[in-house]
Amino acid sequence: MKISRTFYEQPTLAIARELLGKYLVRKHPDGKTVGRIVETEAYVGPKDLACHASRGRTARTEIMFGPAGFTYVYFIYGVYYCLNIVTEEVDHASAVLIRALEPVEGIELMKKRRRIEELRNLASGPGKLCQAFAIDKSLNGADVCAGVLYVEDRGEPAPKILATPRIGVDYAGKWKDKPWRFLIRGNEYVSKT
DNA sequence: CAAGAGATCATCT
DNA sequence: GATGATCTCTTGA
Repeated sequence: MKISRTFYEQPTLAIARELLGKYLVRKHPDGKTVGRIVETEAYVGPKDLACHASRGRTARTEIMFGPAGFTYVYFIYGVYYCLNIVTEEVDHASAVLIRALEPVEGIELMKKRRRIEELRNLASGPGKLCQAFAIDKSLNGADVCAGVLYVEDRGEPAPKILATPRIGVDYAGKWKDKPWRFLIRGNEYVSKT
């Protein structure tokens, strides 16, 4: 069943953990794609220097200051998109970055979009999964409780979780070492180990 | 297999 | 004018 807004209003760290083992669903004219979420990162509020919202309320970060359950999609390095889901109450400006998926449905479509065959390389990273799921800026600010992109709970038991520091945030001072990256232990579709 | 560089642009200073 | 919540390709052992 589709996850509702109240789920996204919980504390960000809890959501980042609980999203593991859930399923990201993307409906598109070319077909449906589904991936099991195997890796996430938490960006916790305006004080977290790794969080884009820590540099204040701007046109780009505005969406994070709004209500939970909406997407924050941004363009990075002039090449890739990254998908986040906004969490917690208005003005707390937090989000969970979806970092890796295990391909489940629409695998041929993902291969075509990624121009690659290897399953392990289809969605094992934030930029890769956006390419495989055709996620770009047109989906920024979309409602994940009512739309073409949402998360499904298929009733699987909570997986074993491994927590590590976040990736690519060396600039974040004392915040860079927080163990706020979560992965399913032993899963082969995560971005790194 | 590991390390390094380049891609390429929206966003903020 | 600098830089980034990344990825792929090339080089060399």
